Amino acid sequence: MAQPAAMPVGAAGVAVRQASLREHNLALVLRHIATAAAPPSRADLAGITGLTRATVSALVDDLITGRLLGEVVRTPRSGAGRPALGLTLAGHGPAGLGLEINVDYLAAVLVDLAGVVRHRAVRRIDLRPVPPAEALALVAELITEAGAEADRQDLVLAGTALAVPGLVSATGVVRLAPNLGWRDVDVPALLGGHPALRGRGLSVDNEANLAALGELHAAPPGPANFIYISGEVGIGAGIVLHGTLFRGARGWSGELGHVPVHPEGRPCRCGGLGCLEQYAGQEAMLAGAGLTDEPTPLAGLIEAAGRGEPAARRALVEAATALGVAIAGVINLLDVDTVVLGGVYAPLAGWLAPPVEAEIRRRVLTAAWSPVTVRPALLGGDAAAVGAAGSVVRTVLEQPAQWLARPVH
Amino acid sequence: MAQPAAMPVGAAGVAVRQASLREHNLALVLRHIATAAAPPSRADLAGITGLTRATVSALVDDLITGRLLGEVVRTPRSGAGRPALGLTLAGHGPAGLGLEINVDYLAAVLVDLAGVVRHRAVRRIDLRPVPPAEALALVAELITEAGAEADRQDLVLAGTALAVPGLVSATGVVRLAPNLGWRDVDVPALLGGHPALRGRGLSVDNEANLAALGELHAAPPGPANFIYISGEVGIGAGIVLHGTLFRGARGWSGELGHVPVHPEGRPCRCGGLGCLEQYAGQEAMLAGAGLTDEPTPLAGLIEAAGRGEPAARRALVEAATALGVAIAGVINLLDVDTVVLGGVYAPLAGWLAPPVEAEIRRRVLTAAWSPVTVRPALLGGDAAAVGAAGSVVRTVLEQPAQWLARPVH
DNA sequence: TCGATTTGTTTATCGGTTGAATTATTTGGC
DNA sequence: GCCAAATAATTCAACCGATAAACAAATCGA
Repeated sequence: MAQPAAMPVGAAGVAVRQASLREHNLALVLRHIATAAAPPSRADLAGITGLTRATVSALVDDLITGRLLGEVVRTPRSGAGRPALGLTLAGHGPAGLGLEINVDYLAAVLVDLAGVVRHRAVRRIDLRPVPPAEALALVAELITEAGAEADRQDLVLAGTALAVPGLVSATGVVRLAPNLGWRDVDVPALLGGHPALRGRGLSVDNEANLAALGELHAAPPGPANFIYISGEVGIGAGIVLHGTLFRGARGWSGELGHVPVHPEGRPCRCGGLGCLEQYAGQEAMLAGAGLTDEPTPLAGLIEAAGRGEPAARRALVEAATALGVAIAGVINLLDVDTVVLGGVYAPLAGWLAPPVEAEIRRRVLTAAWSPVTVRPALLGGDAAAVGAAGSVVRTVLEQPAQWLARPVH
Repeated sequence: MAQPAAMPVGAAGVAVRQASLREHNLALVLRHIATAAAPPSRADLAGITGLTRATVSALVDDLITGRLLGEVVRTPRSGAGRPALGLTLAGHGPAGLGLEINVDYLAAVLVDLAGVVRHRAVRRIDLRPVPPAEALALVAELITEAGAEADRQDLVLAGTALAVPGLVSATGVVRLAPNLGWRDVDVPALLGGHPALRGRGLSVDNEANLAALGELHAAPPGPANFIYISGEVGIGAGIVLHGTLFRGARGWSGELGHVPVHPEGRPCRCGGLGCLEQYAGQEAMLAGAGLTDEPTPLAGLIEAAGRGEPAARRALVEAATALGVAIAGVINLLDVDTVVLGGVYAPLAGWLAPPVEAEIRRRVLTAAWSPVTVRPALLGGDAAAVGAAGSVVRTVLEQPAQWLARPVH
């Protein structure tokens, strides 16, 4: 279940018939409406896509009757002629439910087709001592609540995705979530039968991957190429290449935390030596700043850095330098043009970004003529939940024909 | 020109009309014939693709009249019924010309649709003291020769690709080829007008990228995910994900040689510190083994390692360990399942692979349940030239409609 | 109020695929 | 040696989606 929305319509290996043609063009029209700055008219779409106005009309009619689109009057009219009706994504149609389980909180968000967050719930709770089944029972409560909220707002639940800080197999089994203490937890089996899910299944994915998707949603449309770095207790990375999430050959990509930065350096929990996590992980930063005993150590670190505390500043530079070394390796290999600092790195980006950029300049061969941007994440703490919900919405937008033809319950 | 054959037919963003439908299905049928173990019949193809026999027949007819396919009788017949005619890629149709400029040789190969090398030429020459224009004049001779050979064998030149050990821009300009001493050489401008190219243009690409494509061709068909490591004077990498070459956001991917392995280690020509190239590059290996003064140092290294010379063995283990550290980082990030040792690493793979594998086992989180294979390259010295020719052939196979509709000279 | 203009729909046509019927070519049984 | 069964490939009417051009609808400006 960790592979939603990968193949475009008409992808290699599949025979194409007239029906596929329709599917593709439905998706094409819908995508243009979704990414347009202002609600386009049928005529606009015909101009942009190269399809005839007649064809666009037919496609739009299907999408309107399927409750994916709505019509609006465009108030400031320009020039003569019959006024155009603007087309927008329906605010009362399908919505995606995004869930997140993390070390110290649970989150649920409902996102509609337009990407608007229609419902948001967060439970702060330390989940480390909680066994998986109990944690999932708490998630089930969030699902029930979100399902009721969807009904109240006239939204139809199109699907659900769950973000977990760990390695997730293609079938949704959490193979390993070290910081939660989970191992081989079959989440879809335990939670997929929840009545509020309407039998639409539950996809489970890595937290960094889904946060990267959230970032992709939040960023202006275009062929994005970036690496989203999720600094939590561990360090994960979501890699977006050519506007799509890259999951690796077998779904295990993005383990940035265990990229070696000092091959003979500090031993890591994973059995390796000198993994990035040991130098730039949350614990390493706090230890370096001498803040391990604080009640809210992260807030303490931000405050200390703001005060100019030398130990804090030094710890951040050290962490950022290690991060920069690893990222330089990534860029030499993948040539992404943007590095997004997420998770705990986001509020620290002001101090982390300069040393990271310095390492990139030093170590990336092509940096001289292909600049790399380092910036904090656009979304906040529940980025992964928003990204999870967005991933559901994205499948609807990318495969509208499937949604229109869905079995109605 | 460094981006051939990226978009599948019906890719996102393009309106689809009936003609695109045909294009897609032509490619679909052709691909199945190309990857089949034995020549399939029209009926076989109908069964595999899901298209009707009528449709397949129509498509095949187009491909046969366009000289892309041929019919053969399948000798061992099974059971009753009208015997099926096998379909194979034409051996007299389009062919790709692959060229390679490297530090100490030039190479040219002609590859037909079936992937058979129909012509091969190599000139051993030290190109370091030769200015770019003269080197390209030598290449022009190879092109003339190959063009004549194509005519003699009733092959139609479909296109030409050139492999260069350096960074190539999207327009084919060699931005930097340190070991050749080239900088900003506009190869298509200097060579693209050659009459034997038949006005079909010349694409230029990095040597490691094209060698990886060659490896992809040589390997059994399937969704390949590997990193091809090209150890020459520098260290390049061609990354194949889901069966397609990944070139990075802007075409500068694969600079494995400058991934940091010892952040505060030896200074590198690139200005960085502790780049892989300084530990696992050809020069580092030879220096470590004390063989820099030999006339044929590489052969000397292989021989010394075979003899069990301690210095040579030690140098290889050191190089392989550094390589393994960098590769472990790559796998943690990209989760490729195979590492192909190419270039000078290929003949040394017997000694290099075990330490590389050891580092992977130590440092890759998922290695325990997702094994990684390390193996020598299947192709020999002219892998990049074969891959270059193959990349041309691949564009024809992936976009047969374009080939059929080509302007005939 | 009327012409100009632009939007959106209608209608005949075209192109490509489908499915059933037809033709073609072999094997195997009698 | 002939005929039925079996399998391959082609033919042809029908269908479906896109197209192009004509047409209807709605507004602006003179």
